[in-house]
Amino acid sequence: MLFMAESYDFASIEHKWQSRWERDASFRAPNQSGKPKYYAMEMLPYPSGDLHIGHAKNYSIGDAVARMMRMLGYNVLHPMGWDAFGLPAENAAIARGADPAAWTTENILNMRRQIRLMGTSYDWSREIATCEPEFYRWNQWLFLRLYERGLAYKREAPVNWCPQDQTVLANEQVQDGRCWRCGHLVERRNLSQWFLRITAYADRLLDDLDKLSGWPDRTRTMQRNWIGRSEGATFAFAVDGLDAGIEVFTTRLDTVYGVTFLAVAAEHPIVAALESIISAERSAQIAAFAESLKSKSELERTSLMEKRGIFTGAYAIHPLSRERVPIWVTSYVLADYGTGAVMGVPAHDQRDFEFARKHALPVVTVVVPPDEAAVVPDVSFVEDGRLIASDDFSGMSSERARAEIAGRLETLGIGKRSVNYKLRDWLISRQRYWGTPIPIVYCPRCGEVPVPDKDLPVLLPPGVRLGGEGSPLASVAEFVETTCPTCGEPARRESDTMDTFFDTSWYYLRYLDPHNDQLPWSPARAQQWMNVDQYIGGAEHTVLHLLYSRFFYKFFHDRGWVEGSDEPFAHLFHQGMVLRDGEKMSKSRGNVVGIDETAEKTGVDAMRLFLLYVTPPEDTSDWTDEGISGRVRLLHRIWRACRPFLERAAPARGESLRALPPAESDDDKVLLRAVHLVAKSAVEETLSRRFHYNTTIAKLDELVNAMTAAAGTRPDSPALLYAVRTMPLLIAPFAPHIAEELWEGLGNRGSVHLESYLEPDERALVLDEITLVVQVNGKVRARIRVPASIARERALALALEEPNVLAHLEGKPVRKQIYVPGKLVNIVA
RNA sequence: GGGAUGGUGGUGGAAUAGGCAGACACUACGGACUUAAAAUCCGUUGCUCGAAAGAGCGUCCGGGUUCGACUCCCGGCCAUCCCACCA
Repeated sequence: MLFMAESYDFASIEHKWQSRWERDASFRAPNQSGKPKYYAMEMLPYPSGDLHIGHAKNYSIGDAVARMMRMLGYNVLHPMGWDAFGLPAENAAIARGADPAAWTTENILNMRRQIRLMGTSYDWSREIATCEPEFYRWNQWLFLRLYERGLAYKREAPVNWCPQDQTVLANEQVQDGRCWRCGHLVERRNLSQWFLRITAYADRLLDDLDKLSGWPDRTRTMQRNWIGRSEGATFAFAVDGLDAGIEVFTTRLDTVYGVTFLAVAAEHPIVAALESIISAERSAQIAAFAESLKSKSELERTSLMEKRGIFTGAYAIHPLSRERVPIWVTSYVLADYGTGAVMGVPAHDQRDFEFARKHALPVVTVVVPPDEAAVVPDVSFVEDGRLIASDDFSGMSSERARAEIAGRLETLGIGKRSVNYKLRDWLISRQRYWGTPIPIVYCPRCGEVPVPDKDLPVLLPPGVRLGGEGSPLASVAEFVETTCPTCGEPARRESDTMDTFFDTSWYYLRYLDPHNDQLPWSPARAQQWMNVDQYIGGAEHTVLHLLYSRFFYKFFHDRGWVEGSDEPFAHLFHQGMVLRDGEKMSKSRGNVVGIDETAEKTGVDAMRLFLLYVTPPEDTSDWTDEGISGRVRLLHRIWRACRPFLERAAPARGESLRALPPAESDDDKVLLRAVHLVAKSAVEETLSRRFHYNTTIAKLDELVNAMTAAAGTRPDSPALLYAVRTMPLLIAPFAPHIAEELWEGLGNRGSVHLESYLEPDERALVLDEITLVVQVNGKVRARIRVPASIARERALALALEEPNVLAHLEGKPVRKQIYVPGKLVNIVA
């Protein structure tokens, strides 16, 4: 070594450049620019207290993409904000007797500090927090626009109720029958609640998934399944002795002659209607049965419980065969899917089969396999086949029979083809305080009255007592007691607040125009910046945020507030989780990796490199102390490989830093090629949107290995100095602080992040000489060094001179010769 | 029950229009430097045989296609995730 290299002091370097970027507002995205736009966004965090390493991974990927695209010549919009309303703030406030707003503000301050500590290139001038009136007034404004179009409505319905959190939940927020926040078993309750009519967009949300070629397939499949479109028919059975019918929905109309009972949900209206024709004793039994179901949680009632049921004593008339079939009240039919009643066909539906077995109901086979194979006992035959015992439909295929029978029912006027969705309307009412007040007033005279735009925002009152029964706002007289906007008489405000997923269904538009006090965003800004070119976040939001956002965006598009595509996120990327030594991080385990301690111990450049390097970004990463120390080592090696040479490497006045020097030796060629292999990989991984920077950083390791070797043997080689000069450009997107320090050390003024990336140069990448693999019968027997331009005949001739090749040919005649240019020769004997 | 994804050394991973399996890193071991340690630098590291040259085996298992298969096809096993009486 020529002289002692000063050691790489990451702490002061990182601090220095973070201050510089902040002072210069280096990453502000101008609305006016001659460059093409690129909107890169990571999912905004909930301000829970501390940034965790999962956030860090998300932002490391997003920041690498944003910095790469900036260096590739785009005007990059890269914003950050806070998903600041929600239950944890309220629960924390209850636990400490504090104010949710204060708790949230404190957390935002801390997490903003930590995000800045990561050195991410956000445009902080566009920062938003959803709990601020400047933001949530537009939630209310958008709610009113939805309301005007009949897309927001209130109705009484069976809903998911979490007894722990004392609030209702959307379908999407119930996981395995439990509350997604607290894990408590969810109950069913009949309550009057606000819904958004997302089902009006079900077909478009489904069909347009095909347009989203930039989304992962699994995400699209999950949304497809969640929307759950199924095509079939709805038709009615008459009730014997009563002037009423029971409608059923089925996708298997071909099995209709196999109906041996009707199964209805306990909440079905017909249950009450039947009281007039059945005995009081039975009515009481049915009521008791229904009551026993009501007290069960959804989970107990469905997955965990066997199929229970009770015979009503009443019969229905089969609309085609005219046979009488018993009507049963059951536990396994869902009240809010289809019609709340199903035709029981035990021979061809496994659930009906189990129920029929238990209650000794007949099983009538009407569809048989086409190959006449024996029907397996104890299992229903659920495939399509050929119909038997089905009047004049006998002999038809299932597919044809479905069409023919639907036609018959339509002719008879007792049924029609229909479509059902698993997707339900989105329940947005929350009986909690820390959210956007729903801007509705109830007037005794005028009824439900929307708050006029000029009265927005409806402010959340401060100092509300939390933790009692019912909705906290309901007990705040100054809030609830108001006057009717229409008639001026005393009236009551709605005391429910909105699901926070309302906020995040459109927040990406607010970044475009964060200070607009006339509109949530101006259409001109939307036209300029939308769509989001690259969205990066966790996969857990697939059927929540990502579905709701699509719904909102289609609504905005229909209203003409956004133009072009009616999908908000053109490309979506899900990063994988981060574990610690193979386990989930948690406070109780005491294995949480903190951002502050990591910044102090290893520096954030090392952390970023580690998170990008340890696995492909979509995979689960495992944080280990050994792993991170490997990346610390890399940064030290880069420092030592560059620092002593910076002065000599600095380009002379008027000389281009990027000019490729001539290679004086094979070692030089290796070095120049190593530089451009990094550049090539970085560019390709970015533009292909694979973001497998783990392979890019592996090539960086190789480059540094080559530089270290060269520094020992040829410290004055132009190739080495070129590698030193270009190093800051290469690493800028991945280790932005050390990149700036080296860039400055080369005598450059201005930020390396505003430079263009090193363009991969074919002249450096191309090889003069290659290693050709020689196989005999598909097995490698020799390797020969040959000119890259070698002709086929010459390559084959050289291969046949190799002693080991000749040995394995054993003098046998050559039957075939394969030549793959640049790769291999295979001699088949 | 339905759907999706995946299975490569001691470990994370690399390799895709079918063409050198194991890049790069971690761990481990050995060497140099040091009074010593740390750090650093150099080397070895899929398994078996061999002093070496080299040989055999090897990408979950069993078949198939091919001059050639981690990669494509058929059958099976295992793992993870999501959804789930959705009629």
